[in-house]
Amino acid sequence: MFQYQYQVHKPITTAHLAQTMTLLSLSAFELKQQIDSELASNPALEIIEERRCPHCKRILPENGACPICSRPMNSDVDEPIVYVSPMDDFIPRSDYDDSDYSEEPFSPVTDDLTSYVIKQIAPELSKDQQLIAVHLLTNLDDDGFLSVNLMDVARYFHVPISTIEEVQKIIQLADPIGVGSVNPQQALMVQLEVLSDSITIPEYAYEIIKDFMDLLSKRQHIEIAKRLKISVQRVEKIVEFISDNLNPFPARSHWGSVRNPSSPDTNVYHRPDVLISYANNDQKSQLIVEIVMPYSGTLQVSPLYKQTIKETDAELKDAMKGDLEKASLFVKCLQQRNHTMQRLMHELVMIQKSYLTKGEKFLKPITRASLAEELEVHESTISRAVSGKSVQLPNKKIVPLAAFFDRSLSARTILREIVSSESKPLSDTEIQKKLSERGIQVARRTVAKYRAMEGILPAHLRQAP
DNA sequence: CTATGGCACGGATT
DNA sequence: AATCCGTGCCATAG
Repeated sequence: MFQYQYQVHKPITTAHLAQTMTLLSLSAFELKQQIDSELASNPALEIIEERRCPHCKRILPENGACPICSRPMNSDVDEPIVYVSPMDDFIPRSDYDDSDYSEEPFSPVTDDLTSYVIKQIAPELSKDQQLIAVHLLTNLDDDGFLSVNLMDVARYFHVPISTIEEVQKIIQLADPIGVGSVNPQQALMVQLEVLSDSITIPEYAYEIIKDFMDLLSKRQHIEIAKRLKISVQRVEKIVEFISDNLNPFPARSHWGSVRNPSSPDTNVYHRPDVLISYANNDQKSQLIVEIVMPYSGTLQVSPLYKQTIKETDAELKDAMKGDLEKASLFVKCLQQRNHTMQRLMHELVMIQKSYLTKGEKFLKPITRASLAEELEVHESTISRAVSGKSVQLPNKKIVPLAAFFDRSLSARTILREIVSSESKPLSDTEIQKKLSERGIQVARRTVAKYRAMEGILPAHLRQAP
């Protein structure tokens, strides 16, 4: 049994229910915005700091020891520890957020971008480096690229070019990622490197950008496929990944100007909403599940505010009481949300433990409805809780929470395995048979679909000479 | 005749 | 109510 950090409140009013539902569906970043606006508009709300564990900086329960560092070693390994983890260094996943630039995508980059970047990187630069950084950043063009030659800058400052490149490297890693590159190709490569820390990069993606940038920009996918000796579909898939996740013009919104600017990049998960890891980094240990909260400390109704109400005139009292009610409701709803998230993740981790520890092959195909029944909540509750959130797995991959409900991932993984291990090209029907031997029964037609999803060519085009 | 891809239907999800 | 995914049926390529 895991401890609840808060007392659980059953929803009593429709307002309570509605707000809980809304909060439940928010990602950590959206939740931060919501909390910020509540805090700003309601004086009865406040955040109190908590004691932190000296080792892991995690929040400590009242009069308690750190749930992780002082965890008894003999605890039940099957039972994951689920708890809410406040993150005070929370950075929104807005690396590619184009809202700042979308209004005038072709206007010159203002000083805002320059100072925006400098603010981010200044702390990690020496005095000399700061001068160079400012020089570089004031010479950015509309697209966020350097309009000066690195060699010239080096000469100007009387330093080796490697010094300039060092500073450039730091600038490129700032938000928007890739800013300060000399061309789209360099920007893409930087972004790809950064992204490779958090999500899996398709094979050949780097090569395509590095070696075939000219073909890529002309969309000569067939030519790329020929040169790399891989299928066109596979190239298309990689290109899709690139255009979904990378931005060749860091200071602009998207590819060219034709891309739909309102589509949120649902495929990019920079910051997870839930972290799953092994206790003490030991694979034999139990799993730790952290529900990320985008603020430090605990949100509560201000006791001072309560106190003040009693000493206030009758006229103001009503308005203040209203604030108090709203604040109390908000806190309760937030607790409800966290409680639901804890129960959800606890159950989910129990069910999908082998997926987390052994890999994608072991993802069990479960439905949201079955989990809803298990937890005795409405299925729409699960839907809301799952949508738009991402999870960092013990292997450091970041995947959408919806991946836990993917009905075909394990099948596709095994399919990939079958195809790569068998030397003679197997037809879809034969693959179907192999799959059912391994406990996965799907239609022949579906095998074809999975194959396409994985970018695997049809049997007769899969020769290995 | 066999292997695949296209289209559409039905159930699950949002 | 709108959308996505697995399947069945059928046309087409080889």
